Amino acid sequence: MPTDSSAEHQEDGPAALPRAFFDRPSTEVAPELLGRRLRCTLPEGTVELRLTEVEAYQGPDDPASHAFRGPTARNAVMFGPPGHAYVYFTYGMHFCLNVVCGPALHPGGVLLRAGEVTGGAELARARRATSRRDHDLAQGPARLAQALGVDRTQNGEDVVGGPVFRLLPGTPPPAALIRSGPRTGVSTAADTPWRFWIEGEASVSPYRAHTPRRRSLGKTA
DNA sequence: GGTAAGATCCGCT
DNA sequence: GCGGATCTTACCT
Repeated sequence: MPTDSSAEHQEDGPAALPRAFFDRPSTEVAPELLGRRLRCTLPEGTVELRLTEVEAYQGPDDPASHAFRGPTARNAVMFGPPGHAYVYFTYGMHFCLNVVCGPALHPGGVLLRAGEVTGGAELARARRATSRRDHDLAQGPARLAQALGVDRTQNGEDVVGGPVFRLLPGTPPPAALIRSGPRTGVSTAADTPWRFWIEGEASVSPYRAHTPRRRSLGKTA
């Protein structure tokens, strides 16, 4: 759950991004998150990564956004204050991590799709036992969440500078290296170029167009 | 109360 | 490159 205002002023560790950074439309925030570093501290240890790929979801105007149909128990965090984590469970086995953006009346979020692990690699490798190479550790939204150790428990946590997360300014990449294109795995509004990534980064996930899943024939035969 | 689809990943061919 | 795994959510009757 969101921490109270006493956490606004963090004395320990490097300075976090200002909260106002997230109080803007997700389409503006998303490309500016590239190159920033996200630190996640849990009882097992700390993992830090540099964001290389993100996607914007624009609240009520965006059919692909979980906020499109209004508030529900699942997406309630998206309608709360910006700068908090929206974690959802999908495909029966994966968690994905978003940062809530946008003015309260226009909720949105940025899905953190991929990153380069820059700290706590040992712990990240232990959590991601199936990774064969280090650039696989957080290559894809569910892998990123797994490398950080994120699950439903972190839903609603402060990402700006709470006890678990801290989003550090880092070093943004040159504008010439920032690319945008269609979002991955999204069935609606696939024509809007709201996926952003850093060109040439090994940790950027390969683009996959949305493929509708057929129901298993074995179960009904 | 039932069902269809999903902001995915992994292993096998 | 393709299909299976696995379960939650939201919409429909």
